[in-house]
Amino acid sequence: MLDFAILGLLREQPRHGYELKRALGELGFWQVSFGSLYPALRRLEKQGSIVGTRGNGRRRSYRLTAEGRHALAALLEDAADTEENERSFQLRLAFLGYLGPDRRIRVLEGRRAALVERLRTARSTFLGARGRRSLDRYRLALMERRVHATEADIAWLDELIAGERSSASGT
Amino acid sequence: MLDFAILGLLREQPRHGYELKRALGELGFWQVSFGSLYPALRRLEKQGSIVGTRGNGRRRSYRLTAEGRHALAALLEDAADTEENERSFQLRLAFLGYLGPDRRIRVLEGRRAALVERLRTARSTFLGARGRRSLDRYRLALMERRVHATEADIAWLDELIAGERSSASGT
DNA sequence: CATTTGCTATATCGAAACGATATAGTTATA
DNA sequence: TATAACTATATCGTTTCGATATAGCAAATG
Repeated sequence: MLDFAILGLLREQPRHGYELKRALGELGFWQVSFGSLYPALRRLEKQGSIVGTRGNGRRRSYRLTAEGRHALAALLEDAADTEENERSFQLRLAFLGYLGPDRRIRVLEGRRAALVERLRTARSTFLGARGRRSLDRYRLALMERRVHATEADIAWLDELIAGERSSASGT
Repeated sequence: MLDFAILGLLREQPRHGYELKRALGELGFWQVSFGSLYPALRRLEKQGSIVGTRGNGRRRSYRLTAEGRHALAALLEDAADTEENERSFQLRLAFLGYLGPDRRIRVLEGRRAALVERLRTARSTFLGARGRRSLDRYRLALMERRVHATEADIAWLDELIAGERSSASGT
């Protein structure tokens, strides 16, 4: 998860820890803590995926190694968790450009299928037997929101998929 | 976080671990793992917030103690993390009925303010200097989605707040 | 000019949470 | 009666979190 994020961000350019934290924050879905980040950087360095070089100042600037590029490619390939987990999917989407055009649609459609399934179960607990009776006002509101948000996400994914198809036929 | 969820769910009725996991999943925003849940139950039991009794079968049914009710009340009071963290807020909302009517609006408005702020920063990175240039297609899509989702959430909160006000004046 | 304040940057600690896996009882199915 | 599927608890190693410490550097304040 975090490893994937770090490798993905370092693919574009070398960065130091603090900068990685900011970049992750700006991508919008994660305020990673230093207690996760710095150990992760050392972990990845020990694995040989990245190397950190200390310039004149205190800052250790990390860059991706050839080995790291391979590790990233491998992570990009298996989309296992992507479908269920919000953060995983968003992260994957942020790096979707690194994946082959053919693979991209599969990722998007896998996610779409997961959302459709979620919508189904959300609707059934929302409308279902226990639903309206056992849920209080606030939980009902939560369920309702969940249904609407999921619908919106599916529509959004449909746009992305359509765009993907048209750009695929365009080339 | 998890402690809060467990105490909140046990306030209604005694449940065993597996059932708690399912209930949390059905609330919709969290598939808690056993590796978190069972240690948490033992933790809370040691604290004296819950007691687990083993019936005839293997199942250990947990119920809230008087001490646990106090602990829950305390957690309900301070809404510290609620504003930033998605999951925290949703959890709090699920248990908002346990809070006094006056407090409820404050929770909702605190969240609303946090979302407005998020919207502001999201828009600025989205439209801003680096924005359209440095972001690729997929990251732009993510940002755009983020903006829309946040707007929808604010509108949703406004409804909740309005409902809260009218029910407050109603009584 | 000295000092204080705030931001950048790395690091570490203990606790919490995760994901995977093991085990075994219970119920349904063939 | 075997076996498959589900219920239920437990634990292990790893990852992540939140808090806190430390210190360099820049700007501002007096």
